[in-house]
Amino acid sequence: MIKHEKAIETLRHKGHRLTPQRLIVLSTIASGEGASGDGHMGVDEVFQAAKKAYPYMDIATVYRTLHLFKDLGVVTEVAIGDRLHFELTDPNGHHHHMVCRACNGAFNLSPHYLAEFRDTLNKEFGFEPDLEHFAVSGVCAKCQEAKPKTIGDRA
Amino acid sequence: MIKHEKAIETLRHKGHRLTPQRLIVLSTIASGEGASGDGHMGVDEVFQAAKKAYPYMDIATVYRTLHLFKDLGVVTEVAIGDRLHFELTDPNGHHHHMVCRACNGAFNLSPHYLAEFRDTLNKEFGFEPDLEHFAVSGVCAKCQEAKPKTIGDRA
DNA sequence: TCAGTAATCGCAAACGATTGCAATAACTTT
DNA sequence: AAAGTTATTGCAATCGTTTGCGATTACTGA
Repeated sequence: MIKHEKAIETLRHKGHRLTPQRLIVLSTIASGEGASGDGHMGVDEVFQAAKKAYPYMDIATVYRTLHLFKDLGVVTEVAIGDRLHFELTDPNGHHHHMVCRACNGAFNLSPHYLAEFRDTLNKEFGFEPDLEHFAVSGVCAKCQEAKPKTIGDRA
Repeated sequence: MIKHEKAIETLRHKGHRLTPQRLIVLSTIASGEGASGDGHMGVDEVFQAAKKAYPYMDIATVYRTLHLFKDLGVVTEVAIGDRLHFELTDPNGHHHHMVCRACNGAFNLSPHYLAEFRDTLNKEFGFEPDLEHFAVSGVCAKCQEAKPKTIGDRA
């Protein structure tokens, strides 16, 4: 239960308090793969799981904790559809996501695919894009096969 | 007031009804530059302006109308920060947006800057990204000058 | 070890956005 | 022109998320 030493140390080092709620949210995210099996969990998934460990857990606390973890870089926020999901920040470096709007699957995308795009915006416009936690919506290969011609599902 | 013939024709052609509420929202978006002066308006801006023309206007109707227009391609949705904004779809072809998170300014971005990215995702992963209405957050050139070293504003 | 302090919590209210539903009104058909 | 049909509206309830606030509790320093 008391793992994630690094995350905990980060908390203390920045002057944040170590509360049971925070530890529970942390270990929930760390252990849970979520319904999607993609390593990220929806907020309500985190909430329900955390409430089992600590019945007084409040949804507002979950949100506040997740945002704190996100600001500390412990956790990464991914927008799946219009819902927020969270996963432990990848220690092997950031990755981005391709999110399929048909199956809601999330696929990792190496940062190098975006490096060129960032450079272009920088050079052409002097614009520095936020691409740390980039997620692009679309349709994955499998779902394109599944219904090759059916375009009109969002009519 | 009865302009935007094309949009109106699109509505009728697809079997949607021509209601005063829809006409008002349409002409509000068309005429209004919004507080930002960037050609796009926040939902509440649209609502407030429309309510002046038609006091019974309901916020739910505004949302439904905007979504309808969006699906019809009449209007383009842009996420400014975490709020939805809308603008008349650019007749000269789609463009994307760079949104500055410091000044909330929106800058147009030609689609060709994304063409390569789309091709890459297609070829490497078979992933077809939704890039029709792409908006990337970041910091514009002007705001980078304004505070060159002050990184720690999101601590 | 215990009191002082300030961060954090739980609760409830509020936010922007969406949805269910009965009443209304735009269109069709005659 | 009048009646029928059905999309659309206004309202209210609801959703996911955020925020204000008084009560609690983790930490500090004695």
